[in-house]
Amino acid sequence: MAVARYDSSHKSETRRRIIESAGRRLKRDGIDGSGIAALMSDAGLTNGAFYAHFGSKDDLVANVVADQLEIQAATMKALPPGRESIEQFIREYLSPGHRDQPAGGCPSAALLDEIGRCNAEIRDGYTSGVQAIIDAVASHLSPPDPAAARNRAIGLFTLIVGSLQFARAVSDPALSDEVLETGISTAIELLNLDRPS
Amino acid sequence: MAVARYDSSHKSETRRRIIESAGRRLKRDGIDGSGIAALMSDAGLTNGAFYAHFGSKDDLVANVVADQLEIQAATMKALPPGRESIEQFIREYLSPGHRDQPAGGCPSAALLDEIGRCNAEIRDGYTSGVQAIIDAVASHLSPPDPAAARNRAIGLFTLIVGSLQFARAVSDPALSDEVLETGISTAIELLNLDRPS
DNA sequence: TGTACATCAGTGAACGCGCGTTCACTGATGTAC
DNA sequence: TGTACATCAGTGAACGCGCGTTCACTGATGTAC
Repeated sequence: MAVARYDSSHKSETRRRIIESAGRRLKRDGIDGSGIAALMSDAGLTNGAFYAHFGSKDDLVANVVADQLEIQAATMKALPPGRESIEQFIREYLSPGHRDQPAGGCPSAALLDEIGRCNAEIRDGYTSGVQAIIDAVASHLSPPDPAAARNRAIGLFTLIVGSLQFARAVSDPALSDEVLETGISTAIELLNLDRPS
Repeated sequence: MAVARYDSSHKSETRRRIIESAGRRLKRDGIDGSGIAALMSDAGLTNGAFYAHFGSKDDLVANVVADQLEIQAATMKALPPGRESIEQFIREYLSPGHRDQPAGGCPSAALLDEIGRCNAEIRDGYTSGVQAIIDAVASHLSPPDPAAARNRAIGLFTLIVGSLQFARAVSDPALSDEVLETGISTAIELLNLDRPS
């Protein structure tokens, strides 16, 4: 019978630390732009230790993507019920602070087109994670039927992700701010469409 | 006085060919995912000829991004006047055909988050190119005043770019189709908000 | 309580490879006469 | 019309470098007695 020489939680805590710091690095520099040595250095380790925790770089990316979306789904579920909290969330999502800090922000806004070019394992994790987010958003909305709430949640999600990416891509600060504000007002127009008359 | 030994248009035609084939490759494999050798091979050349046409990879990327957006702006300007042609454009933009052929499609949907991590030259080119697209879309819309038309154009742009990226990222075909359809119906809801009552 | 030991998380050098970039050379071209 | 030549777009090997990955090893740890 194998006896654990180190505290049994030691290795899993290290793994957790790698996944969390890699989340920040991947969102800041992109998937292709982040090397194993840099990812491990962020976690206070050297490159050689990587393969004791993950089978490959893609394996880490899949774990990071799933983890990031789980955090986001939990945040959405924890919002107070009702449409007002969704509106407040959107205002924070489309704030200059979020735009200027991709490392700590939304994984979809930082990585969506790169995820579209990734392998099936990564995209499967993304898909199930995002389903949970859509469900959580839909549960806060008040359209007549569940299908309409789901459609509204998808529409809001794509609108704010596209707006944040666009605001990050343009180099003119005034246009970037304008894009954020337009994203907020457009999202509110969509929310208002479902208001009970 | 230097005498041109080759047809004077020869080199500029080759440059054009590189920019066009690189547009396809970059949209399919991403910026970091496309190497010089592959980009030149696509144009029927070898890697060594690259630096006779461009100063660096970033220089090529800047030219490709600007070229791609000019094409898109010209397409938008060429649409028949009126809101119907915008609606038809959106249906084609959010079609399974466009989703499944990123190489021939929208540069923003393919590259937006990567462009956000690029240097100032590339992002400047993106910014001026996208301004022309927004102006062209706004000129087809019918809200009360120009500022409202511009906001609506920005909102529609971010919505459809986000929807297409999202449809490409998810691995479940049914969800992907649902995202495209929701994008279309949400865009139409936004267009309907501006209908003269 | 003190010491020898088995464990294994982590180290760091090395692997082959493809990257962006450079450069000496080649050979098809249009020109000169 | 035919031939020698100057031009220069393009070739392909090579550069240093960082990539993802492997592996012999180190040394801090908890255990056994």
